[in-house]
Amino acid sequence: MVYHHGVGGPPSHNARPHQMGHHGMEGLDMLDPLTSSSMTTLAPMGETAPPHHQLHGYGAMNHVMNHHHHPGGLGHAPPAHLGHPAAALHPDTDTDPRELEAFAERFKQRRIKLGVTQADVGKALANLKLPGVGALSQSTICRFESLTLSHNNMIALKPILQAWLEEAEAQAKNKRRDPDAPSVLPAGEKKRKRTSIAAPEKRSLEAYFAVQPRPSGEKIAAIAEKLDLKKNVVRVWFCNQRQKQKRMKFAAQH
DNA sequence: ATGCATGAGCG
DNA sequence: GCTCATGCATA
Repeated sequence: MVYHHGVGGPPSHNARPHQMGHHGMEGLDMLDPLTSSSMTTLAPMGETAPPHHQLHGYGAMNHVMNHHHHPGGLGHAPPAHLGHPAAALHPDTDTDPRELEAFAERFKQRRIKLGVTQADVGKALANLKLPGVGALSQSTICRFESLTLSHNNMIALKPILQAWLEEAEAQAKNKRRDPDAPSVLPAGEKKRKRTSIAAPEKRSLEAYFAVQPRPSGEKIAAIAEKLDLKKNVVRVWFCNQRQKQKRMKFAAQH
């Protein structure tokens, strides 16, 4: 495992086309699913993805579309595409959820075999020098392995991690060892403190979410006040909750 | 492994 | 203000 410091790759990000927002109802007064109703613990998870999804990027390229895609995702832009309305073909070996799932598992297994940690992989990615690809965090590697990323995110990361794996295994054969081993922690910066939403409040939020996953700003404010939480905390909580529903694990893909 | 957060990009 | 990709902090 090659350590190295000074990482901190600030890759670029993405964007995505539209969003939909609407829903003609607004129960502004029924703001208490827990106490006034009889729902305490429901199980959300009901995706019906509207027409969206995104594409993009890590760095500078890499585009991934909804479904369909070509092999070899990164480092170049795949040529043309079809615009056929009737081109609903192939279980696409690259976007196929099962293919991704299989790869993720293989990846993890081989990674462990190499004696490399998730964090190591993340940093090592920067050494691959792939165009537009910098380091990634342990979190991301972990999520990739456990499929807790969006389908598109998985597709975009797969070629990158695959490249790393091949490289790592190739070097492992040559029994290479790096003579460098500096690792001085930057030290100094301030730590961010993480808000922790208490269980009762979390249960309330879940209940609200089950009723309205996309509350208006005003509604969020009302909920925030009722639960005695900052409005932004509540807003972010809803955003994260929605994002969770879109992870491969939850998305009804298998 | 996962909770809460940031920031880019877009309407 | 949202979605999405991603990460720090933490359990």
